[in-house]
Amino acid sequence: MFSKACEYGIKASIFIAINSYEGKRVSPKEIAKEINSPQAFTAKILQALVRHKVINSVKGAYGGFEVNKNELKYIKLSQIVKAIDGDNIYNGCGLGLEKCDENHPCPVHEKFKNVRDELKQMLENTSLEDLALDIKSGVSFLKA
Amino acid sequence: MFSKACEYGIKASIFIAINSYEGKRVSPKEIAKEINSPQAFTAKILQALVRHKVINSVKGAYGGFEVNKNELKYIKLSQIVKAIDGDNIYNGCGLGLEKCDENHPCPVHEKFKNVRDELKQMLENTSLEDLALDIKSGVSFLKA
DNA sequence: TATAAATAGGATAAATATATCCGAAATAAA
DNA sequence: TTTATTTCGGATATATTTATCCTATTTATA
Ligand code: FES
Ligand code: FES
Repeated sequence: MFSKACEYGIKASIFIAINSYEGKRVSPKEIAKEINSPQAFTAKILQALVRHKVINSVKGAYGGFEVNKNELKYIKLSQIVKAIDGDNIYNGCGLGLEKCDENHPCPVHEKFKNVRDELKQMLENTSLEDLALDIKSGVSFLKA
Repeated sequence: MFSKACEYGIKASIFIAINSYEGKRVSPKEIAKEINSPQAFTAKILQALVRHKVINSVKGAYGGFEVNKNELKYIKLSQIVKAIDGDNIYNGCGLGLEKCDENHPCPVHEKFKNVRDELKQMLENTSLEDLALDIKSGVSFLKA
């Protein structure tokens, strides 16, 4: 469904969000440990998220990754996925035709569209705040 | 969403189904042309589908790939996807945790489950016959 | 039985995704 | 201003997916 990079990106963003509630910045090392991911690879993904302005980074001593806690409720899962995996999953054809076209549909178009749109809605309606609060309250987990 | 191999496998199966209605067997060459895929790679995927008994092959002169036309309505998209991509998309965790566990859910579990289950329903309820008939009647298309 | 036609399957190549490493640049504090 | 700390970014390595090629095996028919 999502690439490894995207999975790491989502989990990393949630962990950053949790710490930003408390005004704490976190490093790739802490993040990788907490979400059980390869550190250097995770760092690369964080860079991409910074470039796409999903999260913010501060270089140098006492730096790290953070996110404005007032924006947490406006940062949606869809932004993270789009930044890392692109928008093929939202708009692309399920059977890989060059483009998904109502007027030239692939065999699964009508049925696939429903699933794809529900996924889209889900990602667009889920904020980093929603996810971070569930982790904080122990309802969900970032690693096994 | 699906691997390239899986996309080719689905489209190939549909084309085979259409021809099997008319008692015709088809070759990887014809299939690849019709679904716009690399021929040798497509042949490998067909082998896998034969091993998983989704389609049938006949070697030698006048041979080719076919599927029992009386079974077309019982062959579901889910069988093809499972044969090629495995069942991770049905049962796996959306964020890559080792397993999807109600009692130890990842942050997106509750919301992801709905989408995943709808996809599963869709694949299990769609038969090769449904898809083949739409192609035959010109409602949908196998390539751009 | 010999021949031609077709799938099966192993070996290999190319492309992409995943992962690691290291030096450069930026920044806070001593 | 120097030092320690931390992200940035390029180069490289590994694994997986996608794709190609060639030979073996099977089969219908002449
Ligand atoms: S054309 Fe394939 S999903 Fe729309
Ligand atoms: S635990 Fe992640 S989807 Fe169920």
